Amino acid sequence: MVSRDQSAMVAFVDRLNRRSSLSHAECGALLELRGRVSVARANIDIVSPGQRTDHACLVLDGMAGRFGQVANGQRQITALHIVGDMCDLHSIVAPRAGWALQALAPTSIMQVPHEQLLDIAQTYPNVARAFWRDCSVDASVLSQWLVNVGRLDARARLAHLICEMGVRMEEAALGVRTGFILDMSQDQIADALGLTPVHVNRTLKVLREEGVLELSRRFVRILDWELLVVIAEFDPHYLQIEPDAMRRAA
Amino acid sequence: MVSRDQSAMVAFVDRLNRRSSLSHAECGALLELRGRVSVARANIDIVSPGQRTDHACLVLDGMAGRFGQVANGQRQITALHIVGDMCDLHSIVAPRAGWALQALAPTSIMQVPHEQLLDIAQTYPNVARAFWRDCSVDASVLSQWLVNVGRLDARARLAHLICEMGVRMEEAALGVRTGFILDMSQDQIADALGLTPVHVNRTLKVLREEGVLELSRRFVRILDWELLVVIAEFDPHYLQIEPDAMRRAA
DNA sequence: CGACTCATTGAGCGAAGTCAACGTCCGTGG
DNA sequence: CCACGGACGTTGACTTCGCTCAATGAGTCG
Repeated sequence: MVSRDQSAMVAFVDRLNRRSSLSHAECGALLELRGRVSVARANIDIVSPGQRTDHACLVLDGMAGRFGQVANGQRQITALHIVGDMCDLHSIVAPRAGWALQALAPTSIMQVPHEQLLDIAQTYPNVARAFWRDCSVDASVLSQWLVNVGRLDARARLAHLICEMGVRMEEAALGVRTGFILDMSQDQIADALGLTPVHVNRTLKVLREEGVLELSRRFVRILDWELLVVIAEFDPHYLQIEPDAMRRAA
Repeated sequence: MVSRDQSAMVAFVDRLNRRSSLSHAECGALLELRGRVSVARANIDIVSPGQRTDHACLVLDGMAGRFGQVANGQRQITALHIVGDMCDLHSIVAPRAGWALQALAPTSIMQVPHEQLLDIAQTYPNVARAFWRDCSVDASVLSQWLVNVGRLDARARLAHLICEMGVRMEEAALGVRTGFILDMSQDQIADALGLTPVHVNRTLKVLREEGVLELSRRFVRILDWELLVVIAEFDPHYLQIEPDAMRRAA
């Protein structure tokens, strides 16, 4: 357990360090962060809308999503978080949650107190900058999703999501971009893409028949990455990953 | 000219101050910010995609939007900025622009050097926090747009945009929520909503025939605010405006 | 006046949604 | 160990919202 917690925290610090460069002392301080660990079953709120939080949520295991909801009950996922993501970093500056944070699969979360994060941010302004930068990456992803949902058809949108998650999984050392566990149901994928589950299913079938990818038992295997990138119009720039990783995605 | 520049800067500081509370000294320092003023005609890039900037853009006059683009040439607006908005605040931590920032109408911009902003942020950590918070509000708006584009139909989406801009215009003292200038063409509105211009036109007609609003010569007159809010499923919470303004929107 | 941009309207089409049935996997408890 | 139930995935038939293509109108500026 301890090692699992630790490895997620390492992934988080790596993630920050890949986009901002942190000193040894700064990394060390971040790695000292600790919080209460809680477990959520799939489709259970980790943070409820309107709730005021005093902690940020580090994903230790599983997967989480941010959900918007409309009057007729339909939902839209606005962010997906994998192991090593600090979902709620922005809650430091905006502690009242606007949306639900929910587990997509059985998920463990470490609740890192704002207090600890603020301490580090005050001691190391460079870390504060790294936090802000991390939030701006999330916003960049959000922009890309808006473009996709607004202007791409179902096939391209689905392909784009798979590309993004592949690159992110690889970045977080949770798999390779051509083979990784995407621990979401087709219903949840539909909520991320602004589609219906039925249409996601049909669209997956199309991609399968094109020989681009396979998705079964929540494992994605990409058979033709190059083609998938073309279908998705995927340009990993928006993920703001280090140059190395970006070159490999082209 | 000087007074116009000054009033936009005042609007920006007010905006920050409404969400974070700044001291007199902090406000004073912000009001000292100065930069080169440039003017852009409609549909001309203020910042081009991929460009590395050393300044943030304060809208002095007119209106600007952030544009994403897909392979077939379609565009998606991911953010709208009105007078007093610092469009590019996040460029302080992520100076490479991912998307185009374009004028929607004839627009004046003050290019505020990052250097000045960083100076203030270093001197006053509280201001750094306010900047970060302002970025998180932008992200919150982005989330709401994603939910709208993903899950609302054209009528609700259009109604929502009008509600949002009404409240923002009123907040920035550029009009009242039931009557304001929305300096965008129907083509641009379509790009903001993920629709086609033709469908925006038809949808406007529906709202006009329902007696909810009028939009002509870029002036919006809302005849039935309450109804518009219902149609849009508009809840201004996500704009994170001060309690006063929020109460009035309900 | 003419050229241009922007707004309006019609007719037909197509991508995605809706409704509904059925299949598959898996955990649970008799 | 098997029968049941529930969640998830698959497929078909039909509908609909928004798109495409195209023509025309209205306002504006040189």
